[in-house]
Amino acid sequence: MARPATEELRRRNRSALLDQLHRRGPQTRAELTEALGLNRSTIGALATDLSESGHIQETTGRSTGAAGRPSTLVECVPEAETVAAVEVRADRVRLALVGLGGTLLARAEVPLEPGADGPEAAELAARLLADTPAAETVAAVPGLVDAGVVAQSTELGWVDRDFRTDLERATGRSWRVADLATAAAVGERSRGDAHRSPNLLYLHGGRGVTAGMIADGRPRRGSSIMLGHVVVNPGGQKCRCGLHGCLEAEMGTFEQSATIEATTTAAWMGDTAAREVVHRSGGLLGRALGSVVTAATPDEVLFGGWLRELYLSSAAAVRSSLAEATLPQLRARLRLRTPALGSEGPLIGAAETGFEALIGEMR
Amino acid sequence: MARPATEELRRRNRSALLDQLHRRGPQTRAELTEALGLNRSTIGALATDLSESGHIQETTGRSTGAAGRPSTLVECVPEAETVAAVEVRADRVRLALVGLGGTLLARAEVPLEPGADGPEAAELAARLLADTPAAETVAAVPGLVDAGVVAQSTELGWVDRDFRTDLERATGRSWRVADLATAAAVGERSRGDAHRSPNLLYLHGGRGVTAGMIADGRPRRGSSIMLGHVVVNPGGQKCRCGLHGCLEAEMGTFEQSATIEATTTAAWMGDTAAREVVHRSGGLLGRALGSVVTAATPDEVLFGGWLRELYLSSAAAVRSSLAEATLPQLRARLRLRTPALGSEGPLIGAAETGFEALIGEMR
DNA sequence: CGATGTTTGTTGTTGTCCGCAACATATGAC
DNA sequence: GTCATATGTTGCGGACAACAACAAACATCG
Repeated sequence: MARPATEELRRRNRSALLDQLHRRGPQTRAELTEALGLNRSTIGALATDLSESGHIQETTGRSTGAAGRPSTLVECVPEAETVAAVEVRADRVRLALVGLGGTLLARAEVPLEPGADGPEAAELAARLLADTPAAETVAAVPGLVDAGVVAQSTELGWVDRDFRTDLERATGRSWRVADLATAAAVGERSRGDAHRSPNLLYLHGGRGVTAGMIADGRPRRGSSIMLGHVVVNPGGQKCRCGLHGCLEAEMGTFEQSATIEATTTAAWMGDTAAREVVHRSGGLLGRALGSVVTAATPDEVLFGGWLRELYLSSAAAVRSSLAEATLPQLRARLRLRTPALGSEGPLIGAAETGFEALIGEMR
Repeated sequence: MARPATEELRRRNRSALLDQLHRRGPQTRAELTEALGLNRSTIGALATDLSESGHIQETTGRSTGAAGRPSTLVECVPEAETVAAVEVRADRVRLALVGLGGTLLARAEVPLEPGADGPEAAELAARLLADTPAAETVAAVPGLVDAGVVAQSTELGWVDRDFRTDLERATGRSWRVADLATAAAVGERSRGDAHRSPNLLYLHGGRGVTAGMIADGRPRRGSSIMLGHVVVNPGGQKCRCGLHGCLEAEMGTFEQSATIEATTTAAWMGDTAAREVVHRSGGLLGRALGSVVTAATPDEVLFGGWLRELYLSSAAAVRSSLAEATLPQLRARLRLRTPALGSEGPLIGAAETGFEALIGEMR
């Protein structure tokens, strides 16, 4: 340890203060004192530090109506630190530039031609990024991601693609690569309404079906859950992944329907065939989910992407087939819901992942 | 924070030092200085502290053959802190008293009558514990455990049993209740030869089949994996849990065979019927494992309990059915092995869980 | 066998940090 | 306008880890 350990302590506290502000939003010094368990004077010193470094801004004297001297309000300066999040999907690449405190500073989107490979996608990301001054850059990719390598992505058709290297070559800067579903789970937990669940499973329906898990309050690093390739019908339909009876293969009829919305809408309107397709797909989803719930024991399951539409149209089928595949004790505490952030979840979560690293590196 | 933060720092370092010694065994002061990244003088001060409190012992002057003054060897004093680990199984209750550094100080075992309930098992644990001076007491129970409550245990036949309360009533002291398979995973990682796997899945075959997971280097708190109740054959055999086609139900023929050893031995000897049973069971196990591997993405899988025998007799069947149920990218990095600690894993791991808490509380 | 070099433990000093208490400041209540 | 209350500010003290200088213990070499 090159630095004296006592300075390390200061850095930790400074980072904890910034983290608190970033995650919980503007707070008074009194609230910060309570939250961090430090002394008033210590909070004061830390605030002075962060104010001088431009990370926070203090607005004095907002009267609350209670007795006593009003406490100073402290808030993040969004521009002080920014993270660029990039979402790579089958048909588009999106970018969000997010400032400290979670403020959205800019967005951009370009179409991606189907079947694009890693370098092509990275090139688009580089174009979107241009010269935005982001301290961290994070990419969210649907599929099995491990240490920057996209081991398998049904949606993008990539196998063992070292996408981090592609990005770093295209942009000349350092990247983090996260699984889209895990990123979305992080987003829902940090900026959505899933604060309370320490064990959160986010299901993502895109061109493939994946899932991301937050276990014991922290995202599973390394790799995501290939929900689409859970075998729901041993010896069934041959899947493009090579296995037989995968969820994706068995749901094929649903996925191939003109559009998901059209099918679910038709089902709502009473179209018997559509209703049948939706019901069957919901049942298959429930079965696959059953295996994952048994293995990962979440408290809460969010249906993202087009799984949201499917779930809303076939909740009963999902629940009943889930009931046939998981123990009642596991189901008892399970909440099935739809995400609060909609299609913004992955970008928001990816940015949050960047901020976590950024603030963590300060200490 | 009642304590001054600077004393907190000292406590952290003291705890880190003790943790290092507990986990890595006796080390010289020079090695500790390197490992903890602190100054020689700081290590000296910490060692003095811990020596005076009786936690460590220093043996001076062991010559290593290298130049320079030989470094003082530091080692834990086993009796300084002890943890009692209790393993509750269908037919017995076992206890191990483990000292700091992992030294086994005492063992005991009593038979448990089949069908015993929580209070009865707790009473036996209390008798075994007697007046052993353990700072922490941890129970390992096969099944789905959450916050001291055994939500479901096929082996013990318990459902939503508040076993922690049973134990605390019987012994008048505080208990931790861990899932047996998770405890075993912890044991294999800390005292076995699975140091390198940050994502470890331990499969336990007892009267039921469960699994425990270490994800990103830390045990999944809360609950374990009910591997025996993964549905491997939708609409198949009715299981005692109420579901249909669970692994346990489908493997029934194997489990009910006079003894597992007899069947696997017969299979080795060439008994065609036995070979058939073993092969089929291995295939079912592989299929269930496939779902869990997809959802939990381990690097390493250990076959514990009688699954060890099954795996050793049917590795090909397990691997081939696993290959039909998981993506090649997931299988590529997967190592299938048998545990190094044998049937001691759960007790050792439970004790280790206690020590983790004990050392963690010091800071 | 003694001189030298090397590694490690020990001791006194220094810089930093946090908590505490006293004081200053800003508000509401009467 | 005065008092009570809550909060920011300042100076002081206690604690800690790093640092440097010194002492101790060993190997090597002539």
